[in-house]
Amino acid sequence: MARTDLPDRRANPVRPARLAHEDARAIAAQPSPATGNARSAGSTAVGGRSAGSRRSEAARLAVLNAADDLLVEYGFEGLTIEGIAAAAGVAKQTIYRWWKSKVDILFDNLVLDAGSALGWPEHPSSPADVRAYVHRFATFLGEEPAGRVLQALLGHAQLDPRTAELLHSGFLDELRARDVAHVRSCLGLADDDRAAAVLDAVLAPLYHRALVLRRPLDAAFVDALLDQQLDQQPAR
Amino acid sequence: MARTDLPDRRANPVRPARLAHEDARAIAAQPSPATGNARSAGSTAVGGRSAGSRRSEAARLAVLNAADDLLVEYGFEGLTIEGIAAAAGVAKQTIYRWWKSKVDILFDNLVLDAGSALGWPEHPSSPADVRAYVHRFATFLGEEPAGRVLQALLGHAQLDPRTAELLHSGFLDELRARDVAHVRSCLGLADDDRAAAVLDAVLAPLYHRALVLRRPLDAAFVDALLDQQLDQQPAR
Amino acid sequence: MARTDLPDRRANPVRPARLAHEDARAIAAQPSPATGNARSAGSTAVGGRSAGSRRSEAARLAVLNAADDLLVEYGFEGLTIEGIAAAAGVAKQTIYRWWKSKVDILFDNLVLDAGSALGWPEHPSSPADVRAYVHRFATFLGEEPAGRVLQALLGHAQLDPRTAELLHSGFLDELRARDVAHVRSCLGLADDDRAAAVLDAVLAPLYHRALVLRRPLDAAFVDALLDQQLDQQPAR
Amino acid sequence: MARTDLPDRRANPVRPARLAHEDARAIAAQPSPATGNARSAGSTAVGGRSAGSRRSEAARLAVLNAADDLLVEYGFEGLTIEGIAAAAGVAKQTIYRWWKSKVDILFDNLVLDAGSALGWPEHPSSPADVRAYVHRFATFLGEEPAGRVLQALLGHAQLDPRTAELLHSGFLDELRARDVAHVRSCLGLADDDRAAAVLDAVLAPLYHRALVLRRPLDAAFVDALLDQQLDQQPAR
DNA sequence: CAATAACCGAGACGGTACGTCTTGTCTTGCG
DNA sequence: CGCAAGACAAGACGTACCGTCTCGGTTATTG
Repeated sequence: MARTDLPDRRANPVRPARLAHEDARAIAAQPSPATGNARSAGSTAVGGRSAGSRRSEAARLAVLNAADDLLVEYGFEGLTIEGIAAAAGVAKQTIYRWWKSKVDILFDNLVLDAGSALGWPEHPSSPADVRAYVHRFATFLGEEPAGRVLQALLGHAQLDPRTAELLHSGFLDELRARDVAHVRSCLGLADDDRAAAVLDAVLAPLYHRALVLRRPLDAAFVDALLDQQLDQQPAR
Repeated sequence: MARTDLPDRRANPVRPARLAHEDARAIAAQPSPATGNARSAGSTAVGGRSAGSRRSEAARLAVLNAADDLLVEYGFEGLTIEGIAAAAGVAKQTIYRWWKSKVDILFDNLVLDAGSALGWPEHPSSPADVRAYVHRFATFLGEEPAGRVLQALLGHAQLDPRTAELLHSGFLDELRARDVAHVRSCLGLADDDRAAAVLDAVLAPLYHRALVLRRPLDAAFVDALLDQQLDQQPAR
Repeated sequence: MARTDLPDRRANPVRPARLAHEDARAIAAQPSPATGNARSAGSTAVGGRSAGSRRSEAARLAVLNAADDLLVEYGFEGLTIEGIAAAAGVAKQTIYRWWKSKVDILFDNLVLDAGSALGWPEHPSSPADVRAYVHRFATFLGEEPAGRVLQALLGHAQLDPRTAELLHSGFLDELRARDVAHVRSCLGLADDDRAAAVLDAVLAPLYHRALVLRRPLDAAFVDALLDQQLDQQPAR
Repeated sequence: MARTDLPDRRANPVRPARLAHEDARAIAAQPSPATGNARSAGSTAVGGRSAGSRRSEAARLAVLNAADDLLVEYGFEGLTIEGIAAAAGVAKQTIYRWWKSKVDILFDNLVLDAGSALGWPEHPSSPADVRAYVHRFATFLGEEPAGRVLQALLGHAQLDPRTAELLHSGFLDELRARDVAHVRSCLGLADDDRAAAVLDAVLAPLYHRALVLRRPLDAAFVDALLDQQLDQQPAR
């Protein structure tokens, strides 16, 4: 069950490519304007960078990991740029060179992790694939560390319009579009609106339970939810 | 349509009392340990305050209003204690004397405003009362300034456990308990669990749409939601 | 041999007064616009400060002393505001509240120390008083720690016009005016121009030797200089 | 009136030679250890440098000029290596390769300019030559841009021992030795000590007036000074 | 009808983190 | 190899708020 579709929107464009066609499409589709990091995807392109001093991959990873660790340990408010720099063994300026804020760093982490945690099968086709995906989503949102990042960013998006914009146009919208398409094909629905309605009917209780009720998203709850919402779908 | 049940948990205990038994019960039930504001609830109690000057009502209101205004103008992150103090014409220490943090101030504002905005009729009895309440809730959450406060606090609760604790045990839990009871009686449901399920089925999409999708909670959406969720209830 | 005339231009106006008439005159004459510290000399004056929170004398002294120590230990370039704050056990903002720059701090130190080191007798009257003063000046400039401060500020005044302005209009001009007057009366000269010429003839070689030649200002050199410049004066 | 004696201690050894014997002697005498720039003294040697690219003369001049311009425009404190590099269109590393600090760059500028501005006639012989030189010196110190560089370096030498060392052993000592010799021969003095005394008697007031009093070194002042100090010399 | 005790404004204080700037070192690729 | 370009670790800059702490001045009982 490999991830599909959700592009990997890493900051550093000059890394060993994988599945070139995917990356190319994804980066071409949205050149990460939010972070502004992805500069000139093709390194061999004629109009590329002129010379010298590429971005340090080691520093980039150290920052992302340190931010993740510190978020878990001290929470969002206790997460500081200086703290990340110190924990990553990196100069503060190196962080500011590539990210605008701690939100930006967490966003990069989210994209990185969500890509692998929220994948669909290559060619999803049955309602069972939808059920599996929703279970994966519930686990991600409710239990995994990377889900905590999404939760924190969703929270912060309520407080800061720039975070909201970044999170939606850079992640949520795309995730939703992909999920809608898969749901539609798996359930054999007539149009995207119907698929979106089904998706919302399933995800809304999950988000509600996680963000508002603060109760665990256990498998039983998810199954009951799916039974209720999916089984009645064919009837429609 | 007057508000009922949701207690007014203002900071200042020395205001013209209303419906003493309600206040007493509410405050006794949870003496607002989070804010620690409600001091010496019974002003008529024998061994009450001894001497000296009382809390300045003018200062209290100036702070609450200033916080509201600044939240709207500069957002949660741009809201500072010093800014509130300056805007309210109040000394910083006066704020710290009565509130622990800006979250605390916003919480007081929320309680104040939600009390009047999210009321139920004195004796709700019909499904129409539920529909009306849900419409009121959607308007509150999606459009009113005070709803922005709830949204901000919900967001911040994702980032800070203390805020989450305050918001839930001081506001959301109680709100929910009250709403569940009313829904149960209005719809003639057998037990609270069923009522809670109906309430969640209605509120989850609202929260989801407001917090995650960031789309307007227009009346048509709410009506469609109510049609779908309420009409099938009697069938159960 | 007590100091006279050179006003004590300390930052803090609210200290135990000494020789009130002197302080009053001095502060009235030039309210230290350079540092902007001296605010409302008389604490009992009607238009004085309103209430609460006076400047901390302990912090002020700690900063001045720390700056002095660190200048000696690390030199002017190695002297940082952060270093001073750390060494003084004081918050950085406390320094910025009262001083504009490290130059400002050193200037306060200079005024403080020069006041006591470069005094004249109460009523100087003989050429011997001039000789003694010049010896004192040479010792101050060439050997004493406070003289190092003057030397550093003179050096920095070559690099920064604001330092030059502060040093001259806040210290050197006044020092010179006082010295000219004393020289004139001690040597019985006809006018200030002549006295200034004598003073310059004596001080120029001292400054030259200290700042340009970087050779010690030993007593023998000073005596030879005085013999040469003072003995021929009556002949004029 | 060509310059004599004061060696040209430029950074770049590969420039069109002039008066080869002089340069050779000067550079041999003190291989500029302070800057460490003078590499491979003999520029005319056939087998000098073997291979690889040579130092870029264009870059060297661009740096020196940019430093001069920026010093005039922004002052010493506003002069930064990065600023010089940007203004000169040169990489930062190119500067660090050849100079240790901005002081070093200014020093090279000083040597370059002072060489032409502070020259003596080929064979100075009369007191008039001394008078002319002192006038030239006063103009240089007080008015010319290059004099501002000397003034800045003298100022910085008060703050930084390394600058003091560089300025004295690399420039001032030599200048003084040359001037003493010329004064001695022009005035027919018996020994160098006497010549040095005369020179100091003339230069000290100039430095004092420029560095301490910050007053203009106008021709009238210099003439009066020379009248006073030189006319009495023959009497000795 | 003072005494007195808490509130209030004002704001200094020790701190922490911010985001910017410059330093001096380094690495990369062009010429 | 010099050079332009520029990333990097380091660390000081000056600012903004934090939460705590005096100050005097005011005010309202209460002894």
